[in-house]
Amino acid sequence: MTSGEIVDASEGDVGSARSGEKSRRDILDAAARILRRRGYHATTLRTIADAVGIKAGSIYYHFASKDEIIAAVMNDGVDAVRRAVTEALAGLAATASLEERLETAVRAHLHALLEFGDYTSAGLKAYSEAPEPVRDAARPHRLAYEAIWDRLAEEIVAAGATGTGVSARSLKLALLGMMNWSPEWYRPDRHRVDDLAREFTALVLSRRG
Amino acid sequence: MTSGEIVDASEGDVGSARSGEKSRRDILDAAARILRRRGYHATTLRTIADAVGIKAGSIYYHFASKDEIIAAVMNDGVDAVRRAVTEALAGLAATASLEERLETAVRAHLHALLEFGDYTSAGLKAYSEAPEPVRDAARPHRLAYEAIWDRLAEEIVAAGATGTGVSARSLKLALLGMMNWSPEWYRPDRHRVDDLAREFTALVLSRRG
DNA sequence: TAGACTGTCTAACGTTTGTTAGGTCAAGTC
DNA sequence: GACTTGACCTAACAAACGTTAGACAGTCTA
Repeated sequence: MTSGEIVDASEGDVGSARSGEKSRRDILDAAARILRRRGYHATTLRTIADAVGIKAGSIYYHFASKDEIIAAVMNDGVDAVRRAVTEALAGLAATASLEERLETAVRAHLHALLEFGDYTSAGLKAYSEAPEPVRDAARPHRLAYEAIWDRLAEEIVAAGATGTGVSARSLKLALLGMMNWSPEWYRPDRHRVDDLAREFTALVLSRRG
Repeated sequence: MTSGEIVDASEGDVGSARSGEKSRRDILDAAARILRRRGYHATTLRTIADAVGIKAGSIYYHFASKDEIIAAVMNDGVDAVRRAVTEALAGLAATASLEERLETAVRAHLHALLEFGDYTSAGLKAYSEAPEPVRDAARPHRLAYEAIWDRLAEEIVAAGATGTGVSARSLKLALLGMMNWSPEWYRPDRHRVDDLAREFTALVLSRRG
C-alpha cells in the first residue's frame, strides 16, 4: 500500500490454460465489475474474494497487492478501448470521409465505455481515486491511447471542419470530455450509443470537411 | 455512516458571526480543499481537523457526521456555480447574441470549477465516490443547476445554431461533459479559462444563430 | 511411492477509520 | 459569586482495511 512501484500485471496476450489462470482472470473480472460501480476504495479484497468464491488471503497467491490488481484492470481497460478504436478505424474503407472516421471512433469509444465489459469504465472511474503509483503505471497506456485522438483532432482542425479558432489540443480534450463523462448519465434504457456517436460527431463537425 | 438520511447543512445565507461560525466555515473550507485534491475516502476527519487546528472529535460539535460535511460542501459548490452562471448571464445586455450568452455561461462555469474556490470542483469529484444518501441530498441542487443548461441547449437547437440532428438533451450532456471533465487535465500554467470558453463555444456553435 | 508444486484456507497482525462518552475551561448570565 | 453555555479536548470504541504466516489437500513429476 505504501511502497513505491506497481509492476505492470496487465495481460498483453491471453496466457495458457493452467487452472490458476482462470482464477486470476476471475479476480480481475470481479475487480473490474466492482470497481466500475463502487470505485477504488469500496473495492476491497474481501468483496472481490466473495464475488469469486474464494477467501481474501488467497488473492495473494495470484497478485502481490491490491494495487497490482487495480493497475492491471486499468491498463487492460485502456488497451481494450485502444484496440477497439484502432480496429474500427482500420475496418473503414480507405475512401471514408473525415466525418465517417470520427463517428466510427466515437462509437467505438462509447461502446467500449458503456456497453462492452467493465474494464474500460472501471479504469476511468478508478484513475482519479487511485494512489500515485497506480496512476504512474497507467500513464503510458493512456498516452498511447490519446495519441489516436491527437491525430484525429489535428486532421479535423487542418481540414477546417470545426469552429474557427479551435486548437487541436482543445478539440481533443473536449471530445474526450464529452465521451468520458457519459458514464455519469448514460442509462441503457434511455440512450443508444449509435445515436450519441452521431450527435457528438455532428456537434463537433458542423462544417463538413 | 450507515444510516438513512443526510440533513442538508449547506449555508443558504451566511449566518451571524458567533465564534463557532468561523470554525464551522473553517471546517468546510478545509474539507473542500482536501476533497478537491484527494477525493471522498482520503478526506478523513483527522485530516480535516489537522488543517483547521483542532482535534477530530471536536468536529462533532459542529456537524453530526462526516457525510453531513461532505454534503454541505457538495451542495454549496453546486449553488455557487449556479449563482455565478446566473449572475454572469444577468449581467449581459438584453441584446446579447446567443454566442455571447453561451460563451459567458461556459466561462462562468469553468471559472467556478477551475479557478474560484474549492467547493464546486470538490463536489464534482466527490459525487461519484460518495455513498447513496449523500448523492440523494445533492440531487435537487444539481437538477436546479442543470435546468440552466437545459434552457440554453434548447435555445441553441431551436436557433439551428449547432449540428443537424443534435437533440437539446445530448447537447446539454456534451457541454457539461467537456466542461466537467476539465479538472482532469487543466493546469493553470498551460491553459486559460477565457480561451477554453471561447473554443468550446466555437466548437458547439459552428453555425452562427 | 516419495517429494515437489498448486491453489486455497484459517487466523491473525497492525493500522486507520468514523464515532462517542465524558471531562475541561473560559465567557457570559442571573 | 453560583451557574449555564459554547467550544474544545482526551481517550477510547468497534469495525474494516491490506497484508502475512502457516497449514492443508490435491495433483503432477521423478
